[in-house]
Amino acid sequence: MKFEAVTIKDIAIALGLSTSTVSRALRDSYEISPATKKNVLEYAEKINYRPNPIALSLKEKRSHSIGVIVCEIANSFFSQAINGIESIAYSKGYNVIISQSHESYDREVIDLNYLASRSIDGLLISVSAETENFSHLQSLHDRGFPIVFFDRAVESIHTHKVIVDNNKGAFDATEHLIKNGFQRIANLAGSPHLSITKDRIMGYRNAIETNGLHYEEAYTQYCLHGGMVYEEVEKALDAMMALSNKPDAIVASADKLTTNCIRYFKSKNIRVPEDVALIGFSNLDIADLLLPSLSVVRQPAFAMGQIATELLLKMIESKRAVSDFENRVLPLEIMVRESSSKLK
Amino acid sequence: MKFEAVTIKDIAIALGLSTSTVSRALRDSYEISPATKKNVLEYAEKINYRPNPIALSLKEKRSHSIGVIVCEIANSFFSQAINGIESIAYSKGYNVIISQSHESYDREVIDLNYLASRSIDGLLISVSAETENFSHLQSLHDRGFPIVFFDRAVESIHTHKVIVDNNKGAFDATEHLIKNGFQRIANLAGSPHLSITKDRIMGYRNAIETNGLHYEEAYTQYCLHGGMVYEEVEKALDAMMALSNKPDAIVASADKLTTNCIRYFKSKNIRVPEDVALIGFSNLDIADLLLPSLSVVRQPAFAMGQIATELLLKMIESKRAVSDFENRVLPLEIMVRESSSKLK
DNA sequence: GAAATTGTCGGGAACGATTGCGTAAAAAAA
DNA sequence: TTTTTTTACGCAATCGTTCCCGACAATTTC
Repeated sequence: MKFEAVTIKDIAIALGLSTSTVSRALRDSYEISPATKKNVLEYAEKINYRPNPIALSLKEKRSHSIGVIVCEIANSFFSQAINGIESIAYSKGYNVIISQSHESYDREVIDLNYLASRSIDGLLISVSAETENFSHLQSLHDRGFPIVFFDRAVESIHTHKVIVDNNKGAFDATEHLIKNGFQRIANLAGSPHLSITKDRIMGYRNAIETNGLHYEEAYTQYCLHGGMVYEEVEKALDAMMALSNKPDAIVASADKLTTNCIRYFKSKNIRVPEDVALIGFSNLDIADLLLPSLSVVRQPAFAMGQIATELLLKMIESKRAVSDFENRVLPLEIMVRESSSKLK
Repeated sequence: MKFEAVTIKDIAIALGLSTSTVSRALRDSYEISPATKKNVLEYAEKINYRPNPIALSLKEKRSHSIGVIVCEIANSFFSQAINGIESIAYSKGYNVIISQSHESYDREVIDLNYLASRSIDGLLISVSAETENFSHLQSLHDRGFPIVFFDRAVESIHTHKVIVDNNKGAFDATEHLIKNGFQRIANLAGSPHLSITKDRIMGYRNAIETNGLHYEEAYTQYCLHGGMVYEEVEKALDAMMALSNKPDAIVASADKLTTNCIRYFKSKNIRVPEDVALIGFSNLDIADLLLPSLSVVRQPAFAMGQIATELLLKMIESKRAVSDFENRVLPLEIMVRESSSKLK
């Protein structure tokens, strides 16, 4: 079934004009008489003419759409970031095409090829937890394709990046636990391939050592899929809880890690914060409704999406190749609730 | 900054052939000699040629992309539904363009015009809570544009619809409360403009009356924005709780209504289920982690997205106009947890 | 009154790819 | 050798739009 749209040609034939004249009349060109303009405009309105964006894209070599690749839209952080992306993109007349990698490298490559071949003008990406090899992004970037990273950036690729101060966030969260009297603080970490994981571990370790505690290797456990699969979280936490001096507090370094951590505690009847305290990176908007209410490190997701989009559009619309890349680092917000409080 | 892609013309010039020959070689036409084919294929591979989808769209009058309009992607139900949509669309070579109405009629109209003018081949929509006037959809549908409704359908527009058995879902949820000994059951309802709201109220009322309870008008309160704004939920619940015989249980009829209801109870120190029991429509994947764990009516969101997309693609790819429209009604699942249990 | 200017508009190429049709050369049939 | 067939390719139109030119008329200038 096909949906036949009205074209400039239809107007031209109906009014006995040429397509060039109609086109010019619609664009309010000075070389068209007011009478003709009026005719064309009225007729176009009457038959509900809409310019064909595909024809325009072909001519302008610009699709006015941008691609977004995230691991999962059913994740508070990313859906909030996408809201930010959308708000800027739509206001500037750009379309947003969203793809999900589901934390899989293969899916990310497929999505990327698909998007790139669909003639998007630029890409916003937060790489998947599994991704170690960045050649698919590198080659596109080398050919001059506009890419902006947000949240999970690739260090080796030199382009705009919008990230948060993961180091400080993890430091503050860890220090908050220490200040509350916890001594054996573990770190439930995401994929070791991600730079954000490294930064968060660094902040965590720094807080431990700065405050005169002993940094314990076994207190940091990685989850390759960033907590997407419960089993990896379970395995990581099992390992921690099996230690002779098991942790009395945990810093969970990602949205899904945090919620699955809570699920683990619930299933094992481990009380929070009595048995183990918890603070986690999370953008969940019902963190306050959990049992116990959850202390979180919250990312400015909406703003990140907005800034990343602004940078991308600036790059797309710039005449010359951009070489002066920005590295925006946004602050994290710590929201203290019950899960990290010390009970007497 | 522009990203110059390789075209068929580049290959033709480099190999001293015509564009038609190159095109045919790439499509493995029988009228091209094996030697030429080999040359073209190898060179195309070498310079990483990708056909320009925009040029193809222009020629075929098909963009191979579908539009999706939902109220909010930061909503478990819709993000799960979008996952279902994506899974089918991508497997069939279609792109998905997502727009959010944020429950606003104006935004919905803008999104629709934008998408329609962006040459999408078809539309999946779950109408906004505010929408009363459906002429924007009707006129598109009248002109033969493929539209499939999911979840929130428009009764007056005759096309494929994928919905759930809201009546039975609300009936079962209400009856579950009655069976658990609750007597004064209230209904926190969504927008009165939506057919799903009417169906859910009908199921609720039916359960009340079938079980010999008295149907009380004041026990049903509407939220025009479907719970998106906390204040309307607060107002609705304030009205209920101010009644002389205030309810001892509540059926919340949408995702956001349910979570905001919990937020209300928490802020007012109303205990669940001791003071008021609660069961709500929700696709939240951490309903079991709330305090108390939340009894829910869960929609098969992923499957709904998949089915809706299959129907839409079938409509798009059908040669003739479709007139035999399906109305798929999927079952709801009730998951009983603590929030609706009767404590002695 | 002839020349220059201005106002309006149409023809046609271009964007990238596909495809019906035409045709040269080579191969097969006569 | 001549005619027919096959092979292998090129030309040009098409999709919808824009825009560079060219053109004709009316108007203004000298």
